[in-house]
Amino acid sequence: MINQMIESILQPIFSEAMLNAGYADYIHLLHFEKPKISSHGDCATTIALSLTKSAKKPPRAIAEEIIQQLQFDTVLIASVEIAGPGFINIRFGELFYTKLLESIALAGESYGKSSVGNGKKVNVEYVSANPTGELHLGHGRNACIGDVIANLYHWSGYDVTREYYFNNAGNQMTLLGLSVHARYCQIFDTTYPFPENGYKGEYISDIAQQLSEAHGNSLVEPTDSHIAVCKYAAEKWCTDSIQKTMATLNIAHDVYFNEQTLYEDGSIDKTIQDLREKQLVYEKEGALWIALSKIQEKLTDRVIVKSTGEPTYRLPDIAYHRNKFERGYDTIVDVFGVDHIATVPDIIAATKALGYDDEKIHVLLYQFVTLMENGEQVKMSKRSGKSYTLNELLNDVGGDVVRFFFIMRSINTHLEFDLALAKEQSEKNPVLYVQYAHARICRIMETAKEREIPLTNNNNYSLLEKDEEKNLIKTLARFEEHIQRALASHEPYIITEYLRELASDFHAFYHHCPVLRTEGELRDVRIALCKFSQSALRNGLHILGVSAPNSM
RNA sequence: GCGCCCGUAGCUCAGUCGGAUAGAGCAACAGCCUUCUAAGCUGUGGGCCAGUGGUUCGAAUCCACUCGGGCGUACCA
Repeated sequence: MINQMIESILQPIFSEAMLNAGYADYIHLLHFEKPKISSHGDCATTIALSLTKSAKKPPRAIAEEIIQQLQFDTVLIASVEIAGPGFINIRFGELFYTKLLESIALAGESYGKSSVGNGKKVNVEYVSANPTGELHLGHGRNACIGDVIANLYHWSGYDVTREYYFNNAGNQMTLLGLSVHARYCQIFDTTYPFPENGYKGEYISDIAQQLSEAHGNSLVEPTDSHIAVCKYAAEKWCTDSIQKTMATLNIAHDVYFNEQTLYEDGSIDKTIQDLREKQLVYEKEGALWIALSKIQEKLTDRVIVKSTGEPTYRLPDIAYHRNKFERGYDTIVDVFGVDHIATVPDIIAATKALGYDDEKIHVLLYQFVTLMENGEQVKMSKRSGKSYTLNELLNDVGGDVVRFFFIMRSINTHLEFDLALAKEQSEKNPVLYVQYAHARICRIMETAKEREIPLTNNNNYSLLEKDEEKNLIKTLARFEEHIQRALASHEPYIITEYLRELASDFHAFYHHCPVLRTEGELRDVRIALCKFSQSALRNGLHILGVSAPNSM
């Protein structure tokens, strides 16, 4: 909102001045930014600083020349000053604020929504855990990042598919079945051996216990069919657990894509065949290799079909991405943990070699979550079994806190999860600060309704002249800009930071500017400002998947 | 060894396409409830931006090297 205003108001005025001052060739360098320190102004440009080299003049002199040519209406732009080494600081006039508020009013309850995506198809793949255990905290970060990214696309007018890729076949599942069977047998014979590298989590024993209750000791013979029963029970248990956790987080995928489909519909074979035609595969030591070094020098060749005849994970991954392309997505987003970093360039190179536009793929690699408890790092590993699960976390601190916490940081920094803090001081969590601002507004709106104060669209916005009001308006006007920035950089934390700032500006306004304790036009226009803030807070929280309570 | 990410206040983190006095939250300290919710507001203290050198009017930001932490470097996913 504010950007459009700056573009449509400031840009022409300054371009004109630059033209008249003899800097016509450099108009494309002109841009405006928000000064770090608010007392410097509402808006600033560094154009004079960036012209020093080409103009061979001191920056302040250039700024002077440009300012002398400026022609503007003081209702729109209150002041323009040179500061520091040559910054040009601009202060908005009352009409500028009025125009901002009018456009926010026009957007109404859907403030923040845009159609920049123009209905383009986007596929966001996230979570994608195989049913071999419960979701842990790493999956939690994945789930929350992915869901917010999908929401950001949705709010920007894209047609979004939320997808979950999983595999319930293969080595890991076999091992899962064997692990359950071993625990089952140990119920009857404590000396029964447990498979090396087997899944050691407590849930394995729970599943085994359930099996013993249903089947007695009839499954102790380690036959294929008995192990299959164990495997099936384990898969069912894990799938249910994952679904339950996702439901608690309020995440619903549109598509569950099973890796098996790629084998069944011939995609795997076709991928090998097509790579072969392009002479990108060769046999060596009984295995089938993909010649990645031929596609890109930096890459090293990898095995895609083992000498045992089984494919490695790379092959279905390539076929899967191909499948997404074939489904016609304009943008493909994958949310992976950093441990996948080695495979990403391989898959991108392979899909490119197969003739797809690799620019459409965006792989979001998030850094690991480290869980801290009493100042010590708790190691999380599914197979060792010592893990604090996402479900336990949800029970302990609730969905809103979990969602906010997992996206509070840039995806490429480690997320330190202080369990003690999350459990004991969840009231101090920033999510409550933001929610509280929303709840406060709701109370004002309710009271206004009870007192039968009519909401008008004809507000005299020029009455909003206190600093707290102006700050709130400026922050409010940057909502859309932050959504776009979060989307373009695929960084959900930008929204959490923005909402904190917005809530902070609202709390300050609330404290310094009485709303219902004022009379007449000023009261009405402040109610309007509350309403706009309510929409932005509610919509922002909605994008984060966090609830916006009416009272707290 | 090589590749990627990170190192900023006591703690957790922003800022990294070079720009003004390096910011926020938490923690600490001092104030503010006869008022639309004090889950709030206002103020104070706190920094050799890991280190060294370079590039220039100007570097937390760019380049080189060094030191610390994480991840990867599979015929595991």
